[in-house]
Amino acid sequence: MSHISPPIERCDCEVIHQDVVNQVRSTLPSEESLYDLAELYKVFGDSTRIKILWSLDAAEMCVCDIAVLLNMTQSSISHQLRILKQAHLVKNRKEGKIVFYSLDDEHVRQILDQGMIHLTE
Amino acid sequence: MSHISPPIERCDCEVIHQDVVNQVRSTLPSEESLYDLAELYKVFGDSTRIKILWSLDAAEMCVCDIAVLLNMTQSSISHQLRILKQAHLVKNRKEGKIVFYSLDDEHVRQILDQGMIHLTE
DNA sequence: TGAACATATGAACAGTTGTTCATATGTTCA
DNA sequence: TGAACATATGAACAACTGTTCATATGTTCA
Repeated sequence: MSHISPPIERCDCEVIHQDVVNQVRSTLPSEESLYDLAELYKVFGDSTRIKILWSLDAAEMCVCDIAVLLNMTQSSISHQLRILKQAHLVKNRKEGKIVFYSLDDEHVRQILDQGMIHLTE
Repeated sequence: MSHISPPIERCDCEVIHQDVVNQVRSTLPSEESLYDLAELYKVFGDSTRIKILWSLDAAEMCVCDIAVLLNMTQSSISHQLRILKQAHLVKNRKEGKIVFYSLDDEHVRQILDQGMIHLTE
Protein backbone atom coordinates (compact mmCIF):
# COMPACT_ATOMS: atom_id res chain seq x y z
CA MET A 1 0.00 0.00 0.00
CA SER A 2 2.89 2.38 0.65
CA HIS A 3 4.54 3.80 -2.45
CA ILE A 4 7.81 5.64 -2.74
CA SER A 5 6.91 9.21 -1.99
CA PRO A 6 7.71 12.06 -4.35
CA PRO A 7 10.16 14.69 -3.10
CA ILE A 8 8.66 17.83 -1.63
CA GLU A 9 10.10 21.09 -2.88
CA ARG A 10 10.26 22.99 0.43
CA CYS A 11 12.76 20.57 1.90
CA ASP A 12 16.21 19.80 0.58
CA CYS A 13 15.82 16.08 1.12
CA GLU A 14 13.50 13.25 0.14
CA VAL A 15 10.74 12.10 2.41
CA ILE A 16 11.86 8.85 3.91
CA HIS A 17 8.75 7.74 5.75
CA GLN A 18 5.71 9.61 4.50
CA ASP A 19 3.32 7.39 6.46
CA VAL A 20 5.05 8.20 9.74
CA VAL A 21 5.05 11.89 8.90
CA ASN A 22 1.33 11.83 8.19
CA GLN A 23 0.57 9.95 11.37
CA VAL A 24 2.63 12.26 13.55
CA ARG A 25 1.16 15.33 11.89
CA SER A 26 -2.32 14.20 12.87
CA THR A 27 -1.35 13.98 16.54
CA LEU A 28 0.42 17.34 16.81
CA PRO A 29 -1.29 20.07 18.85
CA SER A 30 -2.07 23.31 17.03
CA GLU A 31 0.73 25.57 15.90
CA GLU A 32 -0.55 28.13 18.38
CA SER A 33 -0.48 25.75 21.35
CA LEU A 34 3.07 24.71 20.62
CA TYR A 35 4.10 28.33 20.23
CA ASP A 36 2.54 29.23 23.57
CA LEU A 37 4.25 26.29 25.21
CA ALA A 38 7.62 27.44 23.91
CA GLU A 39 6.87 30.94 25.16
CA LEU A 40 6.10 29.56 28.60
CA TYR A 41 9.37 27.68 28.81
CA LYS A 42 11.22 30.71 27.49
CA VAL A 43 10.17 32.48 30.68
CA PHE A 44 11.71 29.70 32.76
CA GLY A 45 14.82 29.83 30.62
CA ASP A 46 16.66 32.61 32.41
CA SER A 47 18.83 32.33 35.53
CA THR A 48 17.45 35.44 37.16
CA ARG A 49 13.84 34.42 36.68
CA ILE A 50 14.55 30.88 37.88
CA LYS A 51 16.15 32.31 41.01
CA ILE A 52 13.18 34.57 41.59
CA LEU A 53 10.72 31.72 41.18
CA TRP A 54 12.68 29.42 43.44
CA SER A 55 12.92 32.19 46.04
CA LEU A 56 9.22 32.89 45.94
CA ASP A 57 8.64 29.19 46.40
CA ALA A 58 10.21 29.60 49.83
CA ALA A 59 8.46 32.78 50.85
CA GLU A 60 6.44 35.74 49.69
CA MET A 61 8.80 38.68 49.13
CA CYS A 62 8.81 42.29 48.06
CA VAL A 63 10.83 43.58 45.12
CA CYS A 64 13.54 45.01 47.36
CA ASP A 65 13.94 41.76 49.30
CA ILE A 66 14.50 39.86 46.06
CA ALA A 67 16.97 42.43 44.77
CA VAL A 68 19.02 42.16 47.95
CA LEU A 69 18.77 38.39 48.05
CA LEU A 70 19.98 37.99 44.48
CA ASN A 71 22.39 40.91 44.64
CA MET A 72 20.84 42.62 41.64
CA THR A 73 19.36 46.01 40.95
CA GLN A 74 15.78 46.79 41.83
CA SER A 75 15.14 47.77 38.24
CA SER A 76 16.28 44.47 36.84
CA ILE A 77 14.17 42.50 39.30
CA SER A 78 11.15 44.64 38.58
CA HIS A 79 11.49 44.07 34.84
CA GLN A 80 11.70 40.33 35.36
CA LEU A 81 8.77 40.26 37.75
CA ARG A 82 6.67 41.89 35.07
CA ILE A 83 7.56 39.12 32.64
CA LEU A 84 6.80 36.47 35.26
CA LYS A 85 3.47 38.07 36.01
CA GLN A 86 2.48 38.29 32.36
CA ALA A 87 3.14 34.55 32.12
CA HIS A 88 0.91 34.00 35.16
CA LEU A 89 3.78 32.49 37.09
CA VAL A 90 3.68 35.01 39.94
CA LYS A 91 1.03 37.20 41.47
CA ASN A 92 1.33 40.20 43.76
CA ARG A 93 -0.49 42.09 46.48
CA LYS A 94 0.05 45.64 47.55
CA GLU A 95 0.53 46.76 51.14
CA GLY A 96 1.07 50.51 51.19
CA LYS A 97 3.99 51.24 48.93
CA ILE A 98 5.36 47.73 49.22
CA VAL A 99 4.40 45.10 46.64
CA PHE A 100 4.64 41.49 47.74
CA TYR A 101 5.14 38.81 45.13
CA SER A 102 4.41 35.11 45.39
CA LEU A 103 4.05 32.10 43.11
CA ASP A 104 0.81 32.15 41.18
CA ASP A 105 -0.17 28.52 41.63
CA GLU A 106 0.96 25.02 42.47
CA HIS A 107 1.81 24.22 38.84
CA VAL A 108 4.82 26.49 38.93
CA ARG A 109 6.32 24.46 41.77
CA GLN A 110 5.64 21.25 39.88
CA ILE A 111 7.30 22.53 36.72
CA LEU A 112 10.37 23.60 38.70
CA ASP A 113 10.55 20.26 40.50
CA GLN A 114 10.11 18.29 37.30
CA GLY A 115 13.03 20.13 35.73
CA MET A 116 15.25 19.60 38.74
CA ILE A 117 14.43 15.90 38.72
CA HIS A 118 15.57 15.69 35.11
CA LEU A 119 18.87 17.34 36.00
CA THR A 120 19.67 15.03 38.88
CA GLU A 121 19.80 11.89 36.80
CA MET B 1 14.21 40.60 68.43
CA SER B 2 14.16 42.04 64.91
CA HIS B 3 15.94 45.33 64.41
CA ILE B 4 15.76 47.73 61.53
CA SER B 5 18.32 46.43 59.05
CA PRO B 6 21.10 48.63 57.73
CA PRO B 7 21.09 49.39 54.01
CA ILE B 8 23.29 47.21 51.80
CA GLU B 9 25.45 49.02 49.31
CA ARG B 10 25.02 46.68 46.33
CA CYS B 11 21.30 47.37 46.04
CA ASP B 12 19.67 50.72 45.40
CA CYS B 13 17.01 50.15 48.05
CA GLU B 14 16.78 49.36 51.75
CA VAL B 15 16.33 45.82 52.95
CA ILE B 16 12.76 45.52 54.05
CA HIS B 17 12.71 42.06 55.59
CA GLN B 18 16.23 40.88 56.34
CA ASP B 19 14.97 37.87 58.26
CA VAL B 20 12.95 36.63 55.31
CA VAL B 21 15.88 37.18 52.98
CA ASN B 22 18.16 35.17 55.23
CA GLN B 23 15.68 32.35 55.57
CA VAL B 24 15.06 32.13 51.83
CA ARG B 25 18.76 32.29 51.09
CA SER B 26 19.34 29.22 53.22
CA THR B 27 16.81 27.19 51.22
CA LEU B 28 18.04 28.14 47.73
CA PRO B 29 19.78 25.44 45.67
CA SER B 30 23.31 26.20 44.54
CA GLU B 31 23.95 28.90 41.99
CA GLU B 32 25.11 26.17 39.61
CA SER B 33 21.95 24.08 39.96
CA LEU B 34 19.73 27.05 39.26
CA TYR B 35 21.85 27.98 36.27
CA ASP B 36 21.59 24.46 34.88
CA LEU B 37 17.85 24.46 35.43
CA ALA B 38 17.50 27.69 33.46
CA GLU B 39 19.67 26.22 30.70
CA LEU B 40 17.39 23.18 30.54
CA TYR B 41 14.26 25.30 30.16
CA LYS B 42 16.01 27.47 27.60
CA VAL B 43 16.17 24.39 25.39
CA PHE B 44 12.41 23.97 25.69
CA GLY B 45 11.93 27.66 25.00
CA ASP B 46 11.94 27.56 21.22
CA SER B 47 9.04 26.75 18.90
CA THR B 48 11.07 24.58 16.58
CA ARG B 49 12.51 22.47 19.38
CA ILE B 50 9.12 22.14 21.05
CA LYS B 51 7.67 20.91 17.77
CA ILE B 52 10.48 18.43 17.37
CA LEU B 53 10.04 17.10 20.89
CA TRP B 54 6.29 16.83 20.54
CA SER B 55 6.72 15.04 17.21
CA LEU B 56 9.21 12.58 18.63
CA ASP B 57 6.76 11.91 21.41
CA ALA B 58 4.46 10.47 18.75
CA ALA B 59 7.04 8.47 16.85
CA GLU B 60 10.71 7.89 16.23
CA MET B 61 11.77 9.86 13.15
CA CYS B 62 14.77 10.59 10.99
CA VAL B 63 16.06 14.10 10.36
CA CYS B 64 14.47 14.27 6.93
CA ASP B 65 11.07 13.19 8.22
CA ILE B 66 11.12 15.97 10.79
CA ALA B 67 12.22 18.56 8.26
CA VAL B 68 9.35 17.65 5.96
CA LEU B 69 6.85 17.46 8.80
CA LEU B 70 7.76 20.90 10.10
CA ASN B 71 8.40 22.38 6.66
CA MET B 72 11.89 23.48 7.57
CA THR B 73 15.37 22.91 6.15
CA GLN B 74 17.33 19.80 7.01
CA SER B 75 20.16 21.98 8.25
CA SER B 76 18.02 23.84 10.72
CA ILE B 77 16.53 20.65 12.11
CA SER B 78 19.94 19.06 12.40
CA HIS B 79 21.27 22.04 14.34
CA GLN B 80 18.34 21.88 16.74
CA LEU B 81 18.63 18.14 17.19
CA ARG B 82 22.20 18.62 18.28
CA ILE B 83 21.08 21.06 20.97
CA LEU B 84 18.35 18.68 22.10
CA LYS B 85 20.81 15.83 22.28
CA GLN B 86 23.33 17.83 24.28
CA ALA B 87 20.55 18.52 26.78
CA HIS B 88 19.82 14.79 26.95
CA LEU B 89 16.29 15.34 25.71
CA VAL B 90 16.62 13.16 22.62
CA LYS B 91 18.73 10.18 21.65
CA ASN B 92 19.47 8.65 18.27
CA ARG B 93 20.32 5.41 16.59
CA LYS B 94 21.92 4.93 13.22
CA GLU B 95 20.62 2.61 10.54
CA GLY B 96 22.85 2.86 7.50
CA LYS B 97 22.98 6.47 6.49
CA ILE B 98 19.72 7.29 8.23
CA VAL B 99 19.73 8.57 11.82
CA PHE B 100 16.58 8.00 13.83
CA TYR B 101 15.82 10.30 16.73
CA SER B 102 13.54 9.66 19.69
CA LEU B 103 12.83 11.13 23.12
CA ASP B 104 15.56 10.34 25.61
CA ASP B 105 13.37 9.41 28.54
CA GLU B 106 9.98 9.62 30.17
CA HIS B 107 10.82 12.87 31.96
CA VAL B 108 10.72 14.81 28.74
CA ARG B 109 7.11 13.79 28.19
CA GLN B 110 6.25 14.77 31.74
CA ILE B 111 7.84 18.18 31.40
CA LEU B 112 5.95 18.81 28.16
CA ASP B 113 2.67 17.67 29.68
CA GLN B 114 3.17 19.74 32.80
CA GLY B 115 3.66 22.85 30.70
CA MET B 116 0.62 22.17 28.58
CA ILE B 117 -1.46 21.69 31.71
CA HIS B 118 -0.37 25.10 32.94
CA LEU B 119 -1.45 26.68 29.66
CA THR B 120 -4.92 25.17 29.63
CA GLU B 121 -6.06 26.83 32.83
C1' DT C 1 2.18 69.84 51.01
C1' DG C 2 6.74 68.01 50.23
C1' DA C 3 10.48 64.91 51.35
C1' DA C 4 11.59 60.04 51.36
C1' DC C 5 11.10 55.74 49.58
C1' DA C 6 9.27 51.36 46.96
C1' DT C 7 8.29 50.19 42.59
C1' DA C 8 7.61 50.63 37.50
C1' DT C 9 9.04 51.72 32.93
C1' DG C 10 11.15 53.43 28.50
C1' DA C 11 15.33 53.72 25.77
C1' DA C 12 19.71 52.04 24.60
C1' DC C 13 23.41 48.84 24.41
C1' DA C 14 25.77 44.42 24.50
C1' DG C 15 25.44 39.66 24.35
C1' DT C 16 22.90 35.68 22.73
C1' DT C 17 20.45 32.79 19.45
C1' DG C 18 18.03 30.65 15.27
C1' DT C 19 18.24 30.34 10.49
C1' DT C 20 20.57 30.24 6.13
C1' DC C 21 24.21 29.09 3.00
C1' DA C 22 27.99 26.52 1.66
C1' DT C 23 30.30 22.58 2.39
C1' DA C 24 32.07 18.44 4.84
C1' DT C 25 31.37 13.69 6.49
C1' DG C 26 29.91 9.17 6.08
C1' DT C 27 27.06 5.47 4.07
C1' DT C 28 24.98 2.72 0.20
C1' DC C 29 24.95 0.65 -4.07
C1' DA C 30 25.76 0.02 -8.92
C1' DT D 1 35.64 3.36 -6.98
C1' DG D 2 32.39 7.04 -7.68
C1' DA D 3 27.72 8.84 -7.85
C1' DA D 4 23.78 9.69 -4.87
C1' DC D 5 22.00 10.76 -0.69
C1' DA D 6 21.29 11.53 4.63
C1' DT D 7 23.21 14.07 7.98
C1' DA D 8 26.44 17.31 10.33
C1' DT D 9 28.77 21.60 10.89
C1' DG D 10 31.10 26.25 10.60
C1' DA D 11 30.48 31.08 9.50
C1' DA D 12 27.63 35.01 9.06
C1' DC D 13 23.63 37.72 9.63
C1' DA D 14 19.32 39.35 11.60
C1' DA D 15 16.33 39.24 15.37
C1' DC D 16 15.70 38.92 20.14
C1' DT D 17 16.71 39.60 25.13
C1' DG D 18 18.58 41.04 29.78
C1' DT D 19 20.73 44.67 32.11
C1' DT D 20 21.65 49.44 32.98
C1' DC D 21 20.56 54.22 33.39
C1' DA D 22 17.48 57.83 33.94
C1' DT D 23 13.23 58.96 35.35
C1' DA D 24 8.23 58.43 36.32
C1' DT D 25 4.51 56.85 39.41
C1' DG D 26 2.42 56.26 43.65
C1' DT D 27 2.42 55.86 48.72
C1' DT D 28 3.62 57.29 53.56
C1' DC D 29 4.43 60.44 57.04
C1' DA D 30 6.09 64.53 59.30
